[in-house]
Amino acid sequence: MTSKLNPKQQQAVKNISSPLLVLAGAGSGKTSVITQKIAYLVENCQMPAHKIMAVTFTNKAAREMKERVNNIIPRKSTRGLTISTFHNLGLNIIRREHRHLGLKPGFSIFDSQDSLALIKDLMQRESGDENAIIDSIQHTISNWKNDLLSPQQALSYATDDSELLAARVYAAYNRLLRAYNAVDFDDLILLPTNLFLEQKEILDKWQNKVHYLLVDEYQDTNHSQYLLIKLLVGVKASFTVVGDDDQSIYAWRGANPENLTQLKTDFPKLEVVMLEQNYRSSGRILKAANQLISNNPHLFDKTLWCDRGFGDPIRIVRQKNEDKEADFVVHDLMTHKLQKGLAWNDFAILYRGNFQSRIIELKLQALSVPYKVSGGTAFFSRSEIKDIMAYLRLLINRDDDNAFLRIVNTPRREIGISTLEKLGEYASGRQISLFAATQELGIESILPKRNLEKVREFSQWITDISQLCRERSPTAVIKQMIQEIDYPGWLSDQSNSPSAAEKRLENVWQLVKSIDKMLLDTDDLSSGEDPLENVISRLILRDIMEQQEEEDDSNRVQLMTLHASKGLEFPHVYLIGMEEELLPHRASIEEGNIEEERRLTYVGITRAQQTLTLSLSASRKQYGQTIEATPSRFLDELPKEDLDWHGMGIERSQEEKKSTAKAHLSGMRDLLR
DNA sequence: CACGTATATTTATAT
DNA sequence: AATATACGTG
Repeated sequence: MTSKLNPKQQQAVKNISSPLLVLAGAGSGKTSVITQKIAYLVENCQMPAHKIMAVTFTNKAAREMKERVNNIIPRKSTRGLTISTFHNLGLNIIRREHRHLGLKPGFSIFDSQDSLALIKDLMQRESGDENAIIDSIQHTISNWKNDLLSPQQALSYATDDSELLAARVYAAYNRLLRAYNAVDFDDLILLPTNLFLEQKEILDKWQNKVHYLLVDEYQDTNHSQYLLIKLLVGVKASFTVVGDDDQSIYAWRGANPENLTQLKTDFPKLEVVMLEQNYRSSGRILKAANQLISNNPHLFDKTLWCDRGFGDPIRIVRQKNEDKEADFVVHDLMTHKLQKGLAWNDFAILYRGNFQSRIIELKLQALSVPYKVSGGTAFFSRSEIKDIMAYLRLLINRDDDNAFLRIVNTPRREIGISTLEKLGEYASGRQISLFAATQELGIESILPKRNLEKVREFSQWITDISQLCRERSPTAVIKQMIQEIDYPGWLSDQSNSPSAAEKRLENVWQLVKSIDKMLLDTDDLSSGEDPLENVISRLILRDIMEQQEEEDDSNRVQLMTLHASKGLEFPHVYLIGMEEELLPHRASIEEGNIEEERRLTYVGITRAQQTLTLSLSASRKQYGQTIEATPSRFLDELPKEDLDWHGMGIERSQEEKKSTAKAHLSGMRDLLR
């Protein structure tokens, strides 16, 4: 079974006696090692699958891993096997232990948008408001949570006024979250970790559930995630973590690649296996990647090698502007596809920021090329999706004031601002949620009769619907609900054109379809919890939806950010926008964090199996203004002999043009002398 | 409440 | 530059 693996990989799979760190270079088969190891544990070591846990960072990675495990061993022997993301794992722990955390069942999960809205709300009471400050406060709070600092600790460690303000907001924010019976994304890790630290019996219980732990992309763990792992494995220390410091690209959200070296200190018996043979890319691509990354300092010294052919030169194409750049990429892609009889999904177009997809999408649409944009938050940020999600959130957690406010008057129920203000005043005075307030007798004296009726009507309706959900098929009830509020009618009122309304309604049905499918899938796992709650919370974590999309025709050109591309591979890769200020991104240049941008470029390059095309533009429109763009410094760090330049010249900025002209001139003078 | 005009905001990266 | 939001008027 493990015969397809090379000796190093086999060593990584078969070593189960000591804690293990696998340093896996790009394309060295790290997912194979994890999946084969799961199979090995089940089949050779007779370890029950429900005692094995594998943790990844993205839903996509978790899904792929499940699929690959099911391909090597029969489905029935993987029963109970846990393969999930960190956040999903945290969510499951919180769901099981919610009583110990002061949460009621059906608690809400606030995504970053919800959190930001909450902080904004708080700040308006505290002091003046500026958007940049609010953003930085949200970021600061998130960092504190990742470092497991309580509001009290943050307050005592605060050194300047802005930190002091952030710490005060942090305290209020946390209190409000609890009042809403809600947790944020960071809480999904922080709450279980703190719980394990504080309550020995609960930790014991969970440690018994995990006989072996595997962690993917270990270099991406932050402090709280590392601690969670450490707590889960306990003194048994039966674990394998797989990572690559060269692919650490999440420092900005607290990832700490030092956790790789920390492991040696915390687990003296740690064994280290290095995987250096690359099975993915051509020799040329690998050589370029190696040379680029050699400009970075390393925690560990790895040298990737491969025994594949050397392959085509790496093309670098520079166009006059971003429009021409997009034209080139799309046309070039089409030409290759047709000439070589390739499939659309043999191609990927990668970029630094989501906004860069737009122009490419336009060109692809013009030529009716099927494509798929992954990542981005487009779907969930659509107002119709947010509306329906708010309804669902309110159904499972009536104390979710954010959801309440979003939908109480959407569609119109003649519940206006003044009514809500009075209701809000009443609710906050009594420390209860808005929904709870609607059912109190006390509001009868403060609301005019007509308004009171409307509020009561809404409140009763929500109660009835959530009751119905328990009795009948939730999907049918959701459909009924959408009809009862005449959401289709509301959409056509709100939209500019009938076709736009239709499209938005279509999005709503897609959401319902996903929920339906998910409820069916969840049923046979029968976790004993409310399946609707389960599905809604997973939806908020952006799980589910993508799954649906994957299933329909996936033969499409893949568009995604460099971050989203990690862990994937494609025969032919286009990496666009290879310019200073874009890659490396301006913010990183200003922070002096070029190394992470270099790793990001490294990740992009190492996605390519056969051909790699780097493209750039000489000018770019920014906020309506056209500005000159300088080729990325990373292009200079690639082996010149393996590059093939096309398009416009490779002059640098104007200054450099001048300086080369000067050099030329002085050279001429020297000759004349 | 619909419509027009003024003003703000957009371009990190993700669970 | 283009799009979203806010505000005011009829």
